[in-house]
Amino acid sequence: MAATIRDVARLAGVSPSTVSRALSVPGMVNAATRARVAAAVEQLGYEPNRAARGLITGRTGTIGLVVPDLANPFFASVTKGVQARARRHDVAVFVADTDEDPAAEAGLVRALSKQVDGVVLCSPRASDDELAAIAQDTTVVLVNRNAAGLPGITYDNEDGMRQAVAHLVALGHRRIAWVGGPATSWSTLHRGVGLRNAVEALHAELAPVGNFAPTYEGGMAAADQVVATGATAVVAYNDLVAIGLLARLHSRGISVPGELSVVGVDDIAMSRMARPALTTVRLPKQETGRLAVELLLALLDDPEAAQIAGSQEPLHGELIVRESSGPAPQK
Amino acid sequence: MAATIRDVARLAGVSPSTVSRALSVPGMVNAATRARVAAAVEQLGYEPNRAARGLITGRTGTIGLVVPDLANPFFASVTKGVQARARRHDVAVFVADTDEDPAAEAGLVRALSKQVDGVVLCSPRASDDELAAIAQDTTVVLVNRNAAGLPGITYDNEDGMRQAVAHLVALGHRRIAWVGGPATSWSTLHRGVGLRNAVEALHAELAPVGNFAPTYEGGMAAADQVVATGATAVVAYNDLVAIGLLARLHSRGISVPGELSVVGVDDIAMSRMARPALTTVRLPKQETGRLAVELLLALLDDPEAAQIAGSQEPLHGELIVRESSGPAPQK
DNA sequence: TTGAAAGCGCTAACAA
DNA sequence: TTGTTAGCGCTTTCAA
Repeated sequence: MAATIRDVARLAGVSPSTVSRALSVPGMVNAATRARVAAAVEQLGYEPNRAARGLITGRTGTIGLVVPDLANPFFASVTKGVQARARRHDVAVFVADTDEDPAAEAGLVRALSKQVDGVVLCSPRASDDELAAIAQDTTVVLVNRNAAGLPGITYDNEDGMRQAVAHLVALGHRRIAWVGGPATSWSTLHRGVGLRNAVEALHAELAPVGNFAPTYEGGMAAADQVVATGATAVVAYNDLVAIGLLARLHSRGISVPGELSVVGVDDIAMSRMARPALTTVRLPKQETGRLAVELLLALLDDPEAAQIAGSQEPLHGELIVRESSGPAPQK
Repeated sequence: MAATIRDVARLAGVSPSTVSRALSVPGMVNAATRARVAAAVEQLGYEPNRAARGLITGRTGTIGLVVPDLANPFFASVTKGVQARARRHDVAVFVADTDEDPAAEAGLVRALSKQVDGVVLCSPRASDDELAAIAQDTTVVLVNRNAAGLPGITYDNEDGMRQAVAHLVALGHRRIAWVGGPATSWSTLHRGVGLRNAVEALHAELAPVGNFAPTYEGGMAAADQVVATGATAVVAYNDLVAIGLLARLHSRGISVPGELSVVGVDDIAMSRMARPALTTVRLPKQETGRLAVELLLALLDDPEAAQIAGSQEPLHGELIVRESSGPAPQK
């Protein structure tokens, strides 16, 4: 059986309250006593029971992380970041995968909310109302979107798209296709806006081909429509979609970047390994997770900080140029 | 503030213990009372406080999952499986990523073990002794290896390798290279043995090229040595390595499968997307996670079941033939 | 600076 | 079948 605070107290010759104080408010206890307690703790290998502590403090020392799909490399990276940073703060992470089912989300968060101090929520598709309802239950930090005044870590999608378009226009492309992700996705919306602004500013034109699943299959499905637009370059919702495009274009014998340049978003590991290697807007995925944790913990310590949280700067993407983009074909 | 068991008791006009019983041992309480309790629970949206319950039962309703790298698609899938099955049992999952650092593992598990009922441990490289030490602290289920009599979910690596070799030999290959993973990895060991047995049985020969990191980079690094063996086919430790091989072979202008056939292990999503698409031994990754959870929970319910657990059948892989393997070149 | 006492929310004897 | 009582391990008043 693990040692309890009473065992430590007995061994150190003090009361349990003193042990408790020595551990959590060291300043309030005499240095000599503190040393005796420390020795006893060491000797017994004592670790405070978190459940018992939580019962009294109301804090569990645990946060939740809800993602649509752990097998999606983007979310895997975010999870990695969350998990690493949480550990630094000695906070445990409950992970829940919604299997891309936004309906499951609310229930999941509700169940989770009883057991955690707060939740990092990656929920690209939930409506603002749903998110607001969830935020009633527990402290929430959104990732990859911002909604209804909830604190969140976001990307400057507009700037990322501007970089992509600037690159393509410099290569001589004038007509750029855009394969959007799910219609309800916050990123689809903002990337679309960013592209429209960028093409306008650079006197190019945009050819949106609609909304597709944010997957390899989505890219396969979109490819023929992209070709039909007559565009010489295409920006895909994310790398998975871009890699799907690459596959279908290859099987149709359309050369990339010879006839069509392809640009993705995310820079997942797979993108470097694609053939041709994918030009993409790299998003700081792990950093996103780390910041989300910092923000959440700050919020828990001081709910008033929500104001500051609201005004967080979005993270910037960085264009990574690889082989899938090249000069526009001469007509 | 959330409703407590006393609130429910008051509303239902019974004692807290009755509420407790109605919830956890319904059989022991009168149907009518049970209904009143249920109504009160419903009305107040009552959810038992798990920390308080855990304090008394000694069970936290939480399990830990330790993996080397969440960004590795193999472990991401296992995690997905663990997480899905745990939820079904209303058990929460703490996830910890060791960042491929076996040294960090023991400490991590120790820290975790105070907060969970048991741990699913993916630890390809830890020594048997380390694992045994960890198992002192808490109930452990190993994934992807078995060691020191600890219960674990394993693969029949020998059979997987037999399938791969049978396929290659049928295509006319006689000399098959083998790119091993980390030297201390359980899978490296068993896949190596399986390959040796299989080539012997089929009168082919094996050309091992040594141990490499289980990554894309590892594959890139191994490629030239593979070519130097003069083999017409190569089996890689896993798909990541195989994809690295593909990349380097491509840049050296060596045609796959024309001059060299490549086979991986795992069947991660990326493999289908590789070019040429990768022939591989598909491992049931999510199933692995699910079984690990079932086994762990069974063990927790009845530690004696460890006997049964020890005799678990290994999971079988299944050869998926894609474009990266073809007939051996004619000399 | 320290200790005694109370109690967080729940379950598990033990009685009734 | 139900209620009473005690207590899980900890923190936090309150007094000393």
